[in-house]
Amino acid sequence: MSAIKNLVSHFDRYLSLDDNESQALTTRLTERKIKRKQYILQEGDICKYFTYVVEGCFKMYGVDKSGTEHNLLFAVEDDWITDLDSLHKERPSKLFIEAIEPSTILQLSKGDLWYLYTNHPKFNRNFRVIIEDKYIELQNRLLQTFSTTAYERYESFLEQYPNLSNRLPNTQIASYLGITPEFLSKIRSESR
Amino acid sequence: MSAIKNLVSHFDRYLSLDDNESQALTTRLTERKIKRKQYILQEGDICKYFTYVVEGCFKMYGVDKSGTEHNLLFAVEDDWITDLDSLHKERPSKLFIEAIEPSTILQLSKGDLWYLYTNHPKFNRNFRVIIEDKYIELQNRLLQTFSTTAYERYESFLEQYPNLSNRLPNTQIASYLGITPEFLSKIRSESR
DNA sequence: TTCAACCCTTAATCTACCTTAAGACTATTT
DNA sequence: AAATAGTCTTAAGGTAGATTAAGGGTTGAA
Repeated sequence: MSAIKNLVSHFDRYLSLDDNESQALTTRLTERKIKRKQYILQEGDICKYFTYVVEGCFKMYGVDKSGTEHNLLFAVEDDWITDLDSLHKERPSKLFIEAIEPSTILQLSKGDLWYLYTNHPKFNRNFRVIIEDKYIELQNRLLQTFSTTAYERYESFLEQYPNLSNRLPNTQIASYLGITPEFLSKIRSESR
Repeated sequence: MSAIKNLVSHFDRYLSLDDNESQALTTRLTERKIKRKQYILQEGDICKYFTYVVEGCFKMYGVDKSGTEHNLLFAVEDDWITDLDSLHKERPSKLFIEAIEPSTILQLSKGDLWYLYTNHPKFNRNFRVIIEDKYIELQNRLLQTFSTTAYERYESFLEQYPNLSNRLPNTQIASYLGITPEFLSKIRSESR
């Protein structure tokens, strides 16, 4: 199955898996096809999976009191997505994870992940690095949110995700930038 | 040395260290005393250490174009602090880490950390969990920044860090909340 | 014990961004 | 093919929070 091959070679970026480790991994993965607008996590659920995106695109977002969505992050091909808080602490999630495009994913349950961590220590190392990279992304995003204007954040979004800006409706980008679609529209008209 | 004992028992929260592992850890730690306003990392430096705070308090912040500081996080007793981005990618840091109080720390160099990861796999696991917890904190903070008013963020800062609000000047809290000290002052006067 | 360096507060003015609303355009569903 | 739902834009009016400025309080170094 080529989807699974993608994931095994994904780990070549970190410490490559040997046959034994790939075997342990691949027998535990569940492949799923997800439709546009389908959720793989909803507010109130306890998150059960660490998800690898083979193809497609997801958004993870929270909804505030007044019903507005706030996109925390996107995940595209060859990326991981989960609500770590809910997965680890086994408490109801405050977030939604929703497909923006028809997608293919591979999922590891918490139990399987624990099995891999315990019996194949290399996964501890690889997932440590994966999560460190995610942490760095978030930290940069938080700093930017505090220290720049919406206009600058939009510019740097375009640089950082050149594909995404074509694939996403403007409303989703605005929600990621922490502004309204109307204001994004204004920014765009003034930048030309 | 009791400072080091603190750290060894710190790991009891995760997977406790055996004698062999504690030994490997403690021989690699460097203890340092840091004065108020002293930096352990400055913008442009390459971050060399993963730092455990035995006693005292640090802030990690970035400075924007106009010279304003933005506090990303604080670290108090029994907490870790480092710029993961700079430490891992070995590129110049965009951040400062500065002591707010006279402090005692224990530091692990990148090389020592790598030694521990490679030769004592339990450290991979323990630091994975430590970083996961930090990631969760950041994610919640980012969501809050997008979805609540400064007033609500101040209230929840008070709940989350009841000690810190006594130990920190108001200017530092404002910088953490992403507002000016003047506006924090207004919030405080209106909340009574 | 005085001077400098912070720190806190209040208040007036200003601005980045929000809210609401309305019209045109484009997908998706039936 | 029509209907429905989502999307983008523009524009008027509104608000959370910034900026500037000024006065008073506290700390700490010389």
